[in-house]
Order: sequence, then C-alpha cells, then structure tokens
Amino acid sequence: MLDERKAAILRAVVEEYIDTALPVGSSHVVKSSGVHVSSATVRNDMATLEQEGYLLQPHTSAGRIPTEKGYRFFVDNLGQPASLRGSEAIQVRSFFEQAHGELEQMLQDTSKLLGNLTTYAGVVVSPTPTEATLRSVQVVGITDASALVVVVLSNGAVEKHTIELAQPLSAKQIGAASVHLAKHLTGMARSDVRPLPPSGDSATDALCTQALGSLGREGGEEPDQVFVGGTSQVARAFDAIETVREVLGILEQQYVVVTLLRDVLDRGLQVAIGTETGMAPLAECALIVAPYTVEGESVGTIGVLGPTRMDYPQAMAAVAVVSHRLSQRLTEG
Amino acid sequence: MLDERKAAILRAVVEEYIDTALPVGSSHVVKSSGVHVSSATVRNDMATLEQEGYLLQPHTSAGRIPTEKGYRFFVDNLGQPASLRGSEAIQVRSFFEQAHGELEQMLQDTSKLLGNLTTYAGVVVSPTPTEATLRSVQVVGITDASALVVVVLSNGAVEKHTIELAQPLSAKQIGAASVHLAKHLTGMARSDVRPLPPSGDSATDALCTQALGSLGREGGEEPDQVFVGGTSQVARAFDAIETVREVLGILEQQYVVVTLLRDVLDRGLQVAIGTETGMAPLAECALIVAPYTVEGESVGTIGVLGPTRMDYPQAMAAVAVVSHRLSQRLTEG
DNA sequence: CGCTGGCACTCGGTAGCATCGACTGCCAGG
DNA sequence: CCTGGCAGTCGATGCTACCGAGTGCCAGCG
Repeated sequence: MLDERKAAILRAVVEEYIDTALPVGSSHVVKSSGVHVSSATVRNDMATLEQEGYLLQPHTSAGRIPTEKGYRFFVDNLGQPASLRGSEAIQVRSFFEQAHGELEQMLQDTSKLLGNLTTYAGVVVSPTPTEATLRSVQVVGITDASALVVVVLSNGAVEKHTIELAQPLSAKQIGAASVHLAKHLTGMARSDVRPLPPSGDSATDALCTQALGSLGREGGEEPDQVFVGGTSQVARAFDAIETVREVLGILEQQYVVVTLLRDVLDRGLQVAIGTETGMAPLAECALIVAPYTVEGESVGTIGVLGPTRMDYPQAMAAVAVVSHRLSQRLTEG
Repeated sequence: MLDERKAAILRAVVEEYIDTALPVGSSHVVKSSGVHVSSATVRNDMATLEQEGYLLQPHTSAGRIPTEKGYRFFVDNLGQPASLRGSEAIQVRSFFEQAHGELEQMLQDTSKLLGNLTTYAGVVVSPTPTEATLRSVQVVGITDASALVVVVLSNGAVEKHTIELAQPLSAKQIGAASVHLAKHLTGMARSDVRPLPPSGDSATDALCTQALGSLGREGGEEPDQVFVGGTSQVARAFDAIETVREVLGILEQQYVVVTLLRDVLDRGLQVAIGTETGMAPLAECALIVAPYTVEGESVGTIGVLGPTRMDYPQAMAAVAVVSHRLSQRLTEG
C-alpha cells in the first residue's frame, strides 16, 4: 500500500497526464498536488513509485506517466466519484425524456449519447431476450413459398421468423395454423414451449412444427446486437493513427465486442485497463462497463471505450447515469 | 477534349497516383503509360493538362497529382470497367448464398461486405417502405396502458407501433379492435388506408383510430436506416488524422448520410468526387453510389466512401455487383 | 511543326549538428 | 527525513548544407 504522500503524488501524476498527455515532472506535481514538500522529495517518491510499478519514465530525463497498475490504483483508491457537469446532466435528461419509438433506434442513440458525454466511443449491447411470455403468435403468408411467424412478447418485443413452405398453402390453412399456435402458446414462456397436440389436419401440423422450430432455434442462437456510437471520437482520443485503426477494427466486430464487455463484467470489473481487457490491440485502451436492468434484472451492458488516459471519474459517472436512466426507461416501458 | 496522348498521360498519372499517393513525374509516366515519347514531351503535355485544370502541382519541382476534374475525366472516359478479382467474386457469392434472417442484419453485413471488398467505408441505406400491401394487422396488449400494433406487409417487413391506451381495456376489447382492423385493412396499400366504418363499440373505434394514426404517421416519418461498415478502413485510407475524424464524424450522422447518397443519386451521378458531394468535409473523398431494387423498383441505395484517390474501377465494380446481387436477393425473398 | 536532349533552376526532404530546457539522480547539509 | 544544489541525460527544436526528383525552357533535328 502507498503512504499518503505517495498516493497524492500518484494522483497528481495521473490527473495531470490525463489532462495533458505529457509526461509529468516533479515540479508540476509540487504545483498541483497539494503536498507541500520540495520537488526533490517528490522525485524520490516518484522513483519509488516507479520501482513499485505505478509509474514509468518514457526515457531518462523525462517526466513520469502512469502504468496500468498506476491507473488501476487511481481508479480503485484515488478517483473521487464525479458527477456530471450541468450541461451533460441536462443532455442526459432530455435524451431520455424524448427517447421514443423503436428499441433498437433508442439503443443506437444511447451509444451516441455515451460517446458525446465522454468523448470516447460508446457501446451498447442489446438486451438478451428476457424470459418474457408470449403475448401473441401469428403466421402470415408472404409468398407461395414463404411465411412469416410473428411473435409478440410481453415486454413489447416483436420477433419475426421467416419459414419456407414446402408447398403453397391456402390462406385458410395458414389461418388455421395461426389460430392453433395462438391457442396453445399464448401466455407461455418461451422455454416452456412444447410440441403442440395434433390439430387433425396434417398441413396445419407441419406448419406449426416449423413455426415452433423457428421460435426455439432463433430465440437461442440470435446473437446480441451491438451498437457503437462516437467512432469519430476514437480518432480524436488517440493520436497514433495505427491505434485508431486497430481500435476501430475491433469495434466493428460485433461478436468480439459482446464477448469483451460480457467478459469484463463477468470478472466483476467496472473498469478494465489496458491488458486487463484481455485483448492485445486494446493495450492502450480502457473500458468502463455497467449492466442495465429491466425490472431489476440485468439484461444488457453499456460501456465506454477510450484511451487508458481517459478521464475515469467523469466517464464512470456518465456510464453510471446512463445505465441507470436506461434501466428506468426500459422498466417503465 | 483531350487528344489521345494527353488522355493516356492523364490516365497514367491518375492510376499511378491512386497506387502510390505520390505526385507523379514525367519520367514515371513515360515508363508506365505506353506512350512512346520523351519525358520532355510528356512534361509539355502535363503543363497543358495543368493549365486546363486536370492536374496540379503541389509545389514547383514536384510531380503532378490529379484534380477533381482529372478524376472526373478518368472516371467518365478512361476507367476501363473492371470486374472483381476472383477471390472477391467468391466472397460476394458466398455472402449472398448464406445471407439469411433479419433484413437489418443483412444490410448491416452488406455494408461490411462493401467495406471489405473496397477497403473503403461501405454504406447501405435501408429500403424505403415500398408501397406494399398490408398482409396482416393485429393489436396486442402489452401493459394496461400500452398496446402494440403489429403490421405485416406483403414484402415480408414487419412494423410495430406502440400506442398508449387512455384506459385499460380488456383482452376482449383489444381482440375486437384487432379483428375489426384486420377485416378492413388486409390487402390494402398503406396509402389507401381510410378511416374505418364504426364497429358499434366506442372503445373499439377509439383504439382503431389510434392504430390507424400510428400507421399513417410512422410510415411517413420514419427515417431511413443507415448502415455503415468498414469504418476502420477510413482510418486506413487517409493518413491525415484530421480527415479521418471529419469523415467518421459525417458517417455517424445518419440523416446526413441518407441525404448525401440520395442527393448524389438524384443528380444522376454514379460517382461524386470531392466537392461534387456537396459537403465541404468530404472534399478529399469520393463516393460511389448505386440504387438497389426490389422487383425492378429502386428502393434503396448502397455506396462506398473513400478518398478521392480511390481505385474507381475496382470500387465501381464492387458496388455494381453488390447492388445487383442485393436486388436479386431481396426480390426473390 | 512537333519532338527531343540538354541544362539551369526549384524546392521539399533528410541528415548532421549545436543548442535548449525539462527532467532526473545523487549528495551533503539542515 | 527533507531540502537545495548540481551535474548529467536526452528529446525537441532550429539551422545549414546537401541531395535529388522534377520542372520549364530552349535550341536543334527530322
């Protein structure tokens, strides 16, 4: 553990480095840290901090910059929780007041909101389909060879699944299947869905089986959607263009992003710094995550991806507020 | 108009510059253009080409680079239509063979495909709701205070609209409205929708009116969705980080992108180069667009956004092929 | 008349070099 | 244990000289 003065020095270095992206020298620390000792003393402490792995020198005769361990200590012990600046709080409030319509559109916009609030990239992973009950099941013929199974869930989500018809069916036959399905499925949870009792008509039964199949299959396998907002911020946050490319490359891979966020959350982290993300190309990035909930149950994740020298307190505040508001919004419908 | 040799020189400059991003000198042209004259002659011609606005010199004693006008001439008169490289053709084919499921997911993936094929950013604007007829209309209660109008169109699209209920309604009442709506609307085009004849029950009628309202309103006002793929390519394509930021910033604004593509297409252009895009921040970009169709009718747009020094023939081929395949895929369902 | 070889000239980019200054580490003394 | 002082390091900055790719122009040739 660090004694008080070293902690104060570390904090000063981290804060100043976050601010300026320039290595921080002992004299700057004296000016800004509130520790009233000479720069020589600070130098000694900084040397110790370096030995212990909290700081490093890009080269002799330069100031110090924080290491991952340094950021980690800062986040865990030194970052005084920030709250949003007024204008940002307003931005959040008005966003959720006028948020409307399609869930997906809203999540997309939420990712942009996160991007705007933090000047880093905002990420939103769509809710995993909750164990909602089926409110309505319907089959609608589209062409001779295809039909659509439309399912409405109690949480307001609408699913559609295309199924191929082996042979053309009359409107009446499709209607019969639709009714049959609705009768037996309405009100059930998806996981409780069982094969239907025979209806007496073989074409109807075949169609019902197909519909059930699509329901069970897609419900499980459908990948979570990911929305990324503020990609241009990434270009702003890093100045090495190579890094920008890599980070953007990662953000394009939906599956990777989902895994990443989930993984971090599963490890019980709120913040993953550099290699803690588990992804080599993100060595210079930090990730802040938070789950959001519907009726108290965690259903999805939001996050912010920025440089390791991101403004942690501010970004953490933004993520916390947005996840909270989003949960509220989704819960109350 | 340019005489044959000047055209050949211009082509050589454009092609080489696209390849290397370096100003092209007269001796390079001699080596690569196939015109068998001395470099001095080429120099004279290049001076002329510069006077006429096809080329420019970044500074005295440097080679020439194409101007917008130069690119334009190249695209209109010199670019021999390319076809995709074998591996790319395969990529496209296998993509559309295994394309499945949700329209939106597919369009998203299509934008990525375009990005991969061209190494620039791929853009897809979702189909404007075609004048499909209504296949099914259904009202499903979600909570006491809200219900969902689910509409299936003949093209397989599913729309949902949330409506707020003034007061709780029984399942029976909602069912009645649902049936009433279905009876009168099924088979109609959206634009033909008229107020319904009274059903005899005032609650039912109120609900129907609301449902109709949501249908008409959202159908018109819903903004087109935009999918952008390959943003990391943007970071690859430009080396000025400032440009990267600007371009990414533009690509984030869905509305701007839709307008941009539509605008270019409306002007009858296939390619918009630099200021032809009409957007100042895209001065260093070129945009290739193509509509895609469903049953012969143009319903949406795809495009590729890259640097002005993009490989036009190749990118145009990619856009053409993808738009063609996409149209096919959407038409056959 | 158009093309060419030759030539003087331009100017961005690179390498070498001295300087500057922001740092550090260390030490001797309070 | 802290501090002022001091020598030393090393990137950044600015200067100069030089190189070379590339130009424009011109006189001469077919």
